[in-house]
Amino acid sequence: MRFKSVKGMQDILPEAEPYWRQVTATVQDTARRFGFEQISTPVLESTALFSRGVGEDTDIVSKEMYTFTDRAREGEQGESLTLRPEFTAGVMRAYIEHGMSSLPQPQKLYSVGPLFRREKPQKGRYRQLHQFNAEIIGSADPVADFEILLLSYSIYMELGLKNLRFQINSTGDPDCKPKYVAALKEYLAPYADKLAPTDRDRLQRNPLRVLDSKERETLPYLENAPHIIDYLNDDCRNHFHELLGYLDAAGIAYSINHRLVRGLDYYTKTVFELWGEGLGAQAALCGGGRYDGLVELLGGSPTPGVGFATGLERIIMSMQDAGIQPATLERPDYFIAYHGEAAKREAVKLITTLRMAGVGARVAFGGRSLKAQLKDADRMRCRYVLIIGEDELAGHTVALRDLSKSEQSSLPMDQVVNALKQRGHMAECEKRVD
RNA sequence: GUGCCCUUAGCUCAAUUGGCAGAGCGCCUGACUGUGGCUCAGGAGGUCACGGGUUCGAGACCCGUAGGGCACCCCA
Repeated sequence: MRFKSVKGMQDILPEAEPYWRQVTATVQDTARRFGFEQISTPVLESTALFSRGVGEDTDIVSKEMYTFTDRAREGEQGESLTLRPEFTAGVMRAYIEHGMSSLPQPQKLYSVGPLFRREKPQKGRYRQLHQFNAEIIGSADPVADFEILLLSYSIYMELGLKNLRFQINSTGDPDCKPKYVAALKEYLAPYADKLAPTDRDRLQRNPLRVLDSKERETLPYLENAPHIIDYLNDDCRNHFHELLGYLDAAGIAYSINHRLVRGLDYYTKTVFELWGEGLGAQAALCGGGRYDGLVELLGGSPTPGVGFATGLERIIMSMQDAGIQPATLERPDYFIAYHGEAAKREAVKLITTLRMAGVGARVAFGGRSLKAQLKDADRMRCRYVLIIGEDELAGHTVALRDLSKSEQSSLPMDQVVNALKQRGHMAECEKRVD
């Protein structure tokens, strides 16, 4: 039988590596410039962490988690574990567990790695996906929100992604949010029968989500729905306007989107998304917001926080769509070919010496003809071939062929290492079409 | 989870009304017994996604399953 990768999970092949290097390096370098430090939490957490932290009623928790029961010791119940579907809950758990609230506040932390959601796969949506995540924990200042927005913005600029626009809104806090929810419910009640079935359901369970609806039947009734920002209390309103002021001053384009509420339970005040082109229905490149109640909800002391996450696969697709070429990766410039058994032993000896000296090189495998070895060197885009045959063995030399110029010279064997060290021995491969 | 479309060599795709499974690219070898790219010749590579059905005969028609794509739901 032939094995296949698990549904919705894909291999990242060497040909895609330049994109991944570029994106992960850019994301991390930018975060470090902003003063963020990396935290890596386990892929597996207690199921309860997510059901509590993300919200029992969210789609992620209610139907998209990879959950299983761990092996139990005899007579005991195995623990329920879940492959993380998002970063924030795990990072907050670590923040609390390691007493990071007694470190200088706020803590600015970022993470990169795989996440798992059991959704129906399609373009830009995978069951194993990769995200970059950044959090500022321990500050309620709108400057923290601004830094998060600016970090995501800077990352896309750095990568060459343009024409992106923030969608931004405020969802209030536990004081003013309920008042808005009541007003929204009251407004929608007369139309309840005319809403799409899923929205009728939402109106009962989580009225805010109706705003997010794309259902054709529902849309007309959302036109004149009340806006949450008209219901914000002073604290939330000031926070929102201060943040917008920073964005204006920085010249970052945004649209206030009264219908943006986002799916996760823990958001308070700021919520935002950023949309890219060419991703079909999976347009969201990044999303995030403020979650002032989350640390407390997970058992820590009341601590404000704000963060965002961005999907690396979607970034890469946007880059490919925009025709952005990643930087090429280095590869060894030297290839050692040989002719004859004695020469093969000498070749292995030489490549060992070269590598010990830090010179990048590859050596031919198999008893192939010299012709085939040269062909390999060419296809592997090595520029130089060191050739050892009977003649060279006899004269204690090595032939050095420059494939780009079809020129060949001879070097004394004992000078090879020094000569190569001086020339530089790693090259960026030529542009490739992916 | 729901709906529609797709699946033939490593890749991109052909195969007429149901009648011998093919091409290009890539890979290997040789022409050139120690010298790459270009050219030419030859070769390897197939459970026609899987399972069942119809038929003298199925890659093609029918049913089911899996995987992929698109949309919905939701999100990165």
